[in-house]
Amino acid sequence: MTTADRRAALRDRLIDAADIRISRDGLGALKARDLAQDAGCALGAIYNVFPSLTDLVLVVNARTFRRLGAFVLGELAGDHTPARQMVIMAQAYHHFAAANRHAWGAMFTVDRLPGETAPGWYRDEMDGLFTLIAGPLGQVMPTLSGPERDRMARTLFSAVHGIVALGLDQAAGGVSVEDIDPMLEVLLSRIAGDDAA
Amino acid sequence: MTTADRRAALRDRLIDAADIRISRDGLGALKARDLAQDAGCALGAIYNVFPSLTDLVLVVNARTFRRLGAFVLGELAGDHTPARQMVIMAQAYHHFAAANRHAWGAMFTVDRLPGETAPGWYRDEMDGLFTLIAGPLGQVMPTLSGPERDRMARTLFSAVHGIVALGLDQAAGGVSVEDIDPMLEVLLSRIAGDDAA
DNA sequence: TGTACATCAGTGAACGCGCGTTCACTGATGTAC
DNA sequence: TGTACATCAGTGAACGCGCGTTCACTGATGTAC
Repeated sequence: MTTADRRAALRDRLIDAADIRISRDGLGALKARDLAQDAGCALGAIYNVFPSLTDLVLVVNARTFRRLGAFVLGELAGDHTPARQMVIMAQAYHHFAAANRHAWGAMFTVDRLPGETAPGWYRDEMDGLFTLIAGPLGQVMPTLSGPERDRMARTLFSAVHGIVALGLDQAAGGVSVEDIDPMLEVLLSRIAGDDAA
Repeated sequence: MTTADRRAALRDRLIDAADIRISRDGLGALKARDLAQDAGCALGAIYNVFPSLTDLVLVVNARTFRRLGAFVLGELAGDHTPARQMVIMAQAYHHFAAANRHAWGAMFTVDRLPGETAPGWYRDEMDGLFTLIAGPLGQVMPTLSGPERDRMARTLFSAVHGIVALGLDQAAGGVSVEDIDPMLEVLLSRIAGDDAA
């Protein structure tokens, strides 16, 4: 096994270990020493592979984001009306967030320093999600112009995100988790104009 | 000036100082030493008045929440259709958040330890906001039962919150701040069924 | 294939720093008589 | 009103701790000849 291989293997083990710890205990509980122990390396070895813990976290977040995208896409399989597709996507987002509470939360807990901007992949993945929404949205609201449709996609994503975020936190007070799916259903059915609700 | 008066005065100065610093630099930038200097007291004096910095922050948050409520209520003044009222409330929420970015953000950055629940006033203020929404909502959707209407109010609040939060953060990528008001308008008009949009 | 040397992954003790909170001390305020 | 004592607000230096990151060192791996 060559040096580069070992290095790559360590990198993978570190990412896995960080992923597991973030998923289980949350981003705030991620410590360099635990990580080194989990990955079976010395504390300092982490810094041979990643410039800082933050960079490692970004890699984990990118992975979570891809998982999210794949999951939502998977749930969409099958034949559905556009309006139904939108409800499915929203609920898939919810279910993913609920099942991956901490990893999902970590994506929105980027501790950007004032000047810094989000990494490029973040932007790209987000655009991917928006495109996914724009599809059925365009069918439901055929009169929208391209930019209008994109803006609407963003609006809906933000709205769904808000409902899921405040719902999973008990911050909104008194919302029980079982309420979230119906809430999403009602909102999107009203918007998408599918009067099945 | 009696001892109790001095104590009360210091308490007020500390709250004011914390409010100013949080509003200007954000919750993360609030340091005990700065606070003592601003309030013109010794570092230790803070702990004669508040058990911990966290308790002080909660007081500031409560104040911010009341300000928010008063602002939204103020914007509602005048004669408007229920659907219009809902748009006004949402945009008022946005404008308050934009004008008080850090103080507003601090309310949602409660660093609750795992077991702890949000303080009582938080719940109460939230309920107040929901009630405010439930009014016009009941008129717009008269067929909703009481609990259904309350749930809908929560849903709409969460949705608006999400749009504002992701909009003010540049996280959602490419949303410009001027887009937020129209986004809210479109969403709520569609929901409230006021076909003015 | 063997030897000498260079590189760099690997190590973990130690550094550094930020910062909330405490604590022993002081002096002003308030009370008792 | 005056004196003696007690209380407790006020003080800020020092504590403590968590934790990311560095750094001087070692030894294995890879290269040159």
